[in-house]
Amino acid sequence: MKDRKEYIVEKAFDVFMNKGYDSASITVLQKELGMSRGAMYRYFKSKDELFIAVIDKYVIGLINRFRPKVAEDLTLVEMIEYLYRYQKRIMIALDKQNLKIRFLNFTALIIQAAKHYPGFIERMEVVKTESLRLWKKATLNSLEKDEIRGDIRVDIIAGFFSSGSTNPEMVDRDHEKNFSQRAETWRRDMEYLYSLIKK
Amino acid sequence: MKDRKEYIVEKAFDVFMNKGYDSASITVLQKELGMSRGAMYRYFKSKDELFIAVIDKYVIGLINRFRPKVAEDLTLVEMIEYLYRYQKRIMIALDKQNLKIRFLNFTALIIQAAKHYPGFIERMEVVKTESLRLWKKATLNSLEKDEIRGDIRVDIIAGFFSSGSTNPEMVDRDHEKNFSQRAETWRRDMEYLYSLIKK
DNA sequence: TAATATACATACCAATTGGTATTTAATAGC
DNA sequence: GCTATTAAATACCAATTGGTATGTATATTA
Repeated sequence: MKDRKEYIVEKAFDVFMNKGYDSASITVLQKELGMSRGAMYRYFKSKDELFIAVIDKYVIGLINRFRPKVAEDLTLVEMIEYLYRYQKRIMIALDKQNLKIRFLNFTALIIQAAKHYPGFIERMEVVKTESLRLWKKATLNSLEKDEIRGDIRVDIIAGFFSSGSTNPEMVDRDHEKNFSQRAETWRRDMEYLYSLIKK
Repeated sequence: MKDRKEYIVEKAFDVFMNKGYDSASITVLQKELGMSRGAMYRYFKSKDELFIAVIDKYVIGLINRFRPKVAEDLTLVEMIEYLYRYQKRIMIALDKQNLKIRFLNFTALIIQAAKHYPGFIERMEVVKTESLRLWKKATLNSLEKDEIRGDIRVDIIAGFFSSGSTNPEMVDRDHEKNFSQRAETWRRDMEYLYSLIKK
């Protein structure tokens, strides 16, 4: 029962991802999952219920892992390293699952979630606010430890760091590259940004 | 004839924007535009043809205005000012039209365009590459004029500037603010980024 | 005024949508 | 083996989809 449900969610994610919510009709899902309409409806009593399960596992689950809970006392350098390790781990996992997530599709998924997942937007706002807060805290920590210049404008800098990890690329020119390489680029950019404000 | 067509495109943009491509069915469009099915099909022979007209005017049109054609010799400061003025003008226009574009919806529109507008993605890639190229050129120009530090890593810096103007915010927490205020924030951020690499 | 072209409205179409009720197959407990 | 329960497949449903064919006013022209 549980395995079967897992299997459906896993496969459905692929379909929702590649075709989008609307094009992933029950019939399409049915064919793609290699099972009957009736079988699917045994485990999920509506399309939205399945979709929400997918979002829970692959979007909220993924995003939550980008949001470290115990990072209050990190400096910027530590924060970058910390998030890099998180990203890397997740992305390697995604590459292994061969999910071939393209950012555009992932963004599309989020937009559909905003529509079909009650309270999703609010949840994302929380994530974003929290991300910004953590970066702000890290900047202040670095400031306190005298690692960065004293004339830094904390809000703007924290915004740069935060948006680097929460905003998707509208058009993804690197979809050939595997996912885990993105983490490297992200770290390189963030470390460079840091070097600009370093003392 | 031309006016009527303009009217349809204008109104349809609103509907596509607020409801998304799929939810904006012919029936919905019909009601929202206050005209009959037959009338609409007189001017556009398919839903996609109408949608493409909308994208042409409001997405490609808008994006193209963000892409100055004769900006080869600008320095970073000039480039920021140049793009700021462009953005500002467009956004004031949008505010006047009361289009209330939220970035999430706009991104959704772009994703649908990727699906229903043949060659759209390629077009966006060109825009993005061109944007990056221009920022790179501007960085080099500033470097040549000895306005910024010599140890700058041009690619990364140009990437920062470019992504600031081409990437949308996934979740828009400022949808209360009117659109034209965004331009101010953008300029403030870009100018600050510049100040970090200034000599 | 009669004929013709344009602008719009209505009625309809097959195909597909998400969802349900019913039937059939497989598995368990006794 | 018999029965009960679960799993899965099938047949069907009303509603909606994009699209078309036909009808009907309103101008425009001869």
